[in-house]
Amino acid sequence: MDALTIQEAAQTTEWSARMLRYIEQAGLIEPQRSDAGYRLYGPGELQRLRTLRELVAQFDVGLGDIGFAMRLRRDEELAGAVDAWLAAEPQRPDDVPPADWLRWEQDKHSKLLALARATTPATTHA
Amino acid sequence: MDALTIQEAAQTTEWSARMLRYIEQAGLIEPQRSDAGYRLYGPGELQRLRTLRELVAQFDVGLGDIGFAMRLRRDEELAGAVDAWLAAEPQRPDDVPPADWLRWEQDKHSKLLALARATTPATTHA
DNA sequence: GAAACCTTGACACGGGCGTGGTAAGGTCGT
DNA sequence: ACGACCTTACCACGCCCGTGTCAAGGTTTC
Repeated sequence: MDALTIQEAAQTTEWSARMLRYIEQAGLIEPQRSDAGYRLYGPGELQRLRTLRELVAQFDVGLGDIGFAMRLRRDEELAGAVDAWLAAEPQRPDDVPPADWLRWEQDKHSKLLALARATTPATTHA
Repeated sequence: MDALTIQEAAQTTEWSARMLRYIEQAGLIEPQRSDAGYRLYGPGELQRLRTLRELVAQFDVGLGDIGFAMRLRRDEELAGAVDAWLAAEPQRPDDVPPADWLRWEQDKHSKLLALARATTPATTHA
């Protein structure tokens, strides 16, 4: 059985044990618990932790941001509201026939979808 | 010409002038400027400001969160990365054949898309 | 040209984030 | 049964967020 305790997990993921607890509290990664309540990090969690590290470092985003993204993906109502707001008027408010941004938005989404479908390298684009 | 100065805009949107500047600084709403550099809020901005207020209040999100969402929609690389991370293992890491979450993800996205398409109600909802 | 408004820049403050540390108390291994 | 590890809870610290306020200086308006 390959489940590491918090300290071991900390070492192999480059996070501190403290941070691991914090990350859990932020709802980002919640490891299973042993009967006695010990956190048990499986290979999946470990990988995710490493990826998270990179994600956060590379794009300079906060854990809170990731948490928000998670919330966005869970709460569709929120996602819809935010999306609608963002889609509203990126440039000129008055010179965009209020029927166009919808198309534009869908466009965005399909792009994202395409990206997700090809979850391969991502990148290639900047 | 229906462009309000910051103070007027503040009154009709229920934000303080201070906040209007802050919101601009956060990149959320950047009004045009007069020759002398005065901020000029058009009807579009005003509406957006009101909507923003509701959005923030109703869902209890921070301006920073909205900013992040904006960033997500602009930076596809980031969006892809975050999305991939989030899609990874919401429940069990080990009992999900690493080919399923992709379908699940697309599902999520299409739902979102549908929601966006029907961008009707927006406000008044909860 | 004075009053009323605008601009940027700064100080301030309570609260949250990202961290570390430490204390009080269980659990595990030998 | 002792040490090494775990758990939660709390204090602390520096920094950013959301806000207000004030200062110093331009604009607009009358």
